Amino acid sequence: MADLKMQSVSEDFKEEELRQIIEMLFFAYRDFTKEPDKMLEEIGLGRAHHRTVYFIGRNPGITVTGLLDILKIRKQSLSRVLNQLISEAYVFQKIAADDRRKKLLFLTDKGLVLEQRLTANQRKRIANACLGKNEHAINGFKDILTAIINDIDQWRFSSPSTNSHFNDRTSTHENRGVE
Amino acid sequence: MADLKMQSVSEDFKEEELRQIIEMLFFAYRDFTKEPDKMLEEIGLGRAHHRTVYFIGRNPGITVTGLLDILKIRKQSLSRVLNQLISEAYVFQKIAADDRRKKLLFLTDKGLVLEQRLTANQRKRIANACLGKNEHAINGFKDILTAIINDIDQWRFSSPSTNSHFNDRTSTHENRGVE
DNA sequence: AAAATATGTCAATATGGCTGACTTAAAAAT
DNA sequence: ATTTTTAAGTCAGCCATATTGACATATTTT
Repeated sequence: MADLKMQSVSEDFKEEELRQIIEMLFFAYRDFTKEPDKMLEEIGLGRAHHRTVYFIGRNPGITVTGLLDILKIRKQSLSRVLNQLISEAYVFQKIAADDRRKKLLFLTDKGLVLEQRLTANQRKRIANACLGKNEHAINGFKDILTAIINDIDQWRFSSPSTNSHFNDRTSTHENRGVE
Repeated sequence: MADLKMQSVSEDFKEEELRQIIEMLFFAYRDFTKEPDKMLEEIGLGRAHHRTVYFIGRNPGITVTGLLDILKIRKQSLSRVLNQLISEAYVFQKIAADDRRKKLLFLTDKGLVLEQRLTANQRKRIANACLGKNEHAINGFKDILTAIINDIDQWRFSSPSTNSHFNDRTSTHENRGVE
């Protein structure tokens, strides 16, 4: 009990600095999601719909499994959200030509409009935060933020050309909910 | 509809780069909270308890109102969490000497142990992410992360000596849930 | 004495996760 | 050709965390 303060996990960084970063992450994420949440609420959707619409927009033709692998939630959780997005015509499905079990997901025009509205807000916030910062600072930001992510998902940012993994089951890892 | 892609909020940053950062924030925050969540689950607590314990540990003697101001949630939401933390002896209250309406919050030894366990995990993750990065990168990371936070809460990081605002009602703003 | 403040509580509602169990259809493996 | 695996979907229930509105109590301020 007495020596708890002295665990000093990684000797190179002071506890105070690390705690500041912990708090920054909390406040930043809270504020980052606040305005989109408000917009969504007005049309009867929630943050889960935002994430779904975002990643479908980002990866047109992604499969349900691919989406689950990004979001790291259960299909039952996604299902509620996805069904609502489909029934309200933000998203549509198309059976894959090569494998008729797969249903590829796409945004409708309505979905695109919503995605743009939401993402425009977050882009603006990030862009404003980066304003006046030099390349070193921005790269430092991106590097450290990426390094906070579990190894298993870092490939999404390391190689800008290798980003067609999302529906490649051989590259995904079946330990969702296990680890 | 056709010109949606060209809104280009802030001309200085490319949409692709901004989207990458949006995604990094999502993945980083998801993974940042995952392991503490797991630890908490084992003892019947949740992320809300973590936040509460964290900020009481960080600001010993903080009032309920001060905590609400940090967390930006309703007192009814905090109440459940706080009552559980008190009844399970992670937190105790002390009536303020100067104003007997105020109840100052402190961690018990048990609460301190929990807070240390949870925070050690997150500190380690941040420290590892910062390993090998130079001061410029780390400062860039902190600067931009701070700039993402709404102005109203940026004082928490700008002036390292001015941090006794948490129980000062004159510095808080009564627009929770309004804005 | 009245108003504002700090805290607490009851009740109802919404969201977004979770687990378990089970189905259907299609593809892959034996 | 049969079996197994994969992809997707569904039903039902549970839990955690947030919300709103309406009050209640004690204390301090005006």
